[in-house]
Amino acid sequence: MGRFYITTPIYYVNDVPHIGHAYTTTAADVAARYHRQLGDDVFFLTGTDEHGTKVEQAAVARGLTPKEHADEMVVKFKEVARKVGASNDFFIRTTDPEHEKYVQEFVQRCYDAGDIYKSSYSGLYCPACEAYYTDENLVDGLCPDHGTPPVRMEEENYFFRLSAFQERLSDLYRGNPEFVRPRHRYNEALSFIDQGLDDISISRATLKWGISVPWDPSQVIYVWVDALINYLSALTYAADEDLIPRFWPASYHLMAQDILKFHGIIWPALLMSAGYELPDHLFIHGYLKLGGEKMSKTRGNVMDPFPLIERYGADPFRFYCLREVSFGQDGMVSEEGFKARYNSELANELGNLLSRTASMIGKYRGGAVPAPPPGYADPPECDHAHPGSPLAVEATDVCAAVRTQLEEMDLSAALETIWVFVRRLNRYVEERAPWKLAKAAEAETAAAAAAAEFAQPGGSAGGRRLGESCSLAMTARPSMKAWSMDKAVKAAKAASEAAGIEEGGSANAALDATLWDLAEGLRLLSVLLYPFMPQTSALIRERLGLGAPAAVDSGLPSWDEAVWGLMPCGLSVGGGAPLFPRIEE
RNA sequence: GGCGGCGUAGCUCAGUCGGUCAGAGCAGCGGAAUCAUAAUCCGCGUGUCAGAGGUUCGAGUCCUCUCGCCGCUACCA
Repeated sequence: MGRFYITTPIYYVNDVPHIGHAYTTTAADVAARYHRQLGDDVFFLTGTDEHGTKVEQAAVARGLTPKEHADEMVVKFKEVARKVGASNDFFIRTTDPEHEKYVQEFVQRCYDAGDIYKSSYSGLYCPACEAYYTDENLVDGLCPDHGTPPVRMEEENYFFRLSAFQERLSDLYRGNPEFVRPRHRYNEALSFIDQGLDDISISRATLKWGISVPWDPSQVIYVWVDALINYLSALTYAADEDLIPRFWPASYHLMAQDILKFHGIIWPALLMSAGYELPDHLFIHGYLKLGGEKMSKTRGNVMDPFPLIERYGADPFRFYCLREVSFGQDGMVSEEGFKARYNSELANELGNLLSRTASMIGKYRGGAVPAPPPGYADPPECDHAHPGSPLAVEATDVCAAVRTQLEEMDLSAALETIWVFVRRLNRYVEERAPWKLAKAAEAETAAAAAAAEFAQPGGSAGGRRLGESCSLAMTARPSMKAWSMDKAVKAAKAASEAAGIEEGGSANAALDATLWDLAEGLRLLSVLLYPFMPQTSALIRERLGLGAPAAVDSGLPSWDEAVWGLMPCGLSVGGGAPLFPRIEE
């Protein structure tokens, strides 16, 4: 059993949540759910960053205290997590007293290690950026980002000796090419390190809204240092026990590119200074760009994800974000794109696959998953041709590929692999044409009945095969019963031929096998799809008779079930509302 | 300015070690089928793989340069 600790950044409460927050949280959730399926010990953390000048100002502007402001904003961010269906184990707020206490301890350790010193700094400061600028950086004397005049500031600050970690950071990167992924982000961070690192200011004297420096209460710890430490502090009070020994170091810190430097350089250095192990990986995902719309000029090309989630549910939203853009790269999203994918892939391909399968099992087999012929359901032993189901080898490959891709955090690639299988199943329906098999099976049963009636009037048909009925028919003497048997047999032969049943094969067996294949394919999809669309996974399983939707989180399908051949027969497959009703507009 | 990325079919994009790599999906057109949410399946692409040079028996795939976007970073005259 492995251990898996994944984090999102803590989101800054100076502004309302947007699609980017939802995206990061969703991606982290997929990884967390996958690892729970593996049976790993999982901890998934998200939360909010609530200190700093901007929050203070936003609060003042609204006539509230910073804490009152934060308390209100936090509700919205918690709502994002809830709406996208995040299964986070804890939600940290940097205003939690436990966090504040832990940050002070942490910073004290760095101070004791001699990595923090006091120095004065003078320069032009942009309050909006919370950053100093040199004259050259200013555009016409104004802040390049905000266009506002900077103010001359001089203050005594505490500095973190980042420069002292240059060598060790460089070694860290060169020794772990996978430390930051994808690779181009790794290159970015490394080249930044190689350019030389300056010490950084980690406190402010002018700011009041923050955690005070333990040995100097006149100063407050600068927002990013406070924020980064959340990944550790949360573990100390999220549960009754101290979870640090159990979950640290983090497996993945997930984030967008804007905060790479904080996580890729400052954070490892802080950890080194305080004597902690470093996280295994940082994963930098891309930006979701809203645009490409020609029609929404008036609305400013803004796509608000929340109405979409309200209307269609969390799963389609999760699916869309991770399917549409290659994970780790920027991509364009739009409401049009959402609807297009929803209709073609969720409604038409996946939803309809379930509908048609359930319907056919209902019509042809009374709603019970039929038993495949003996040996048919066996998982393939190796790459050789499998004597049983024609889908077995392919399905096995799909499971293996999805596993590898999820392991690598290639979330969009995993979805692509899954979708190849969804399409395969629809093609399979066409190839086998169960409706033809059903006709042949019916005729076969009738022929068997007629043969039985001929051989033993009043007796039972007893599952006689068409071949047996045929030979009986040929040796029969002309009689009324023989004539009717002959007719039934001829009809059965014709139907079998139309359905592509080979000589001597049984239409009933072929139909059973095909319907079982489809049920099994869907069962497998419920396992593979679970991390991405947990609700959908549960609904599919419910329709297949495998479990109730109430068990969506407690009864998650284990990855052990990602093996071909486990679909039990006899389960009752019900009708039901479409999984994804088409969006008609 | 330096470093990095991107530029492939109308649209969104895959293309791992240079040799069926010129692809997928969507949209469009034609056909088949009828189990299904009129869903599905099959067939149909003359794309200078941004441009120019080079290496090679052979290059979207490597090298150089140019153009256009983007990211990171730095900042002379």
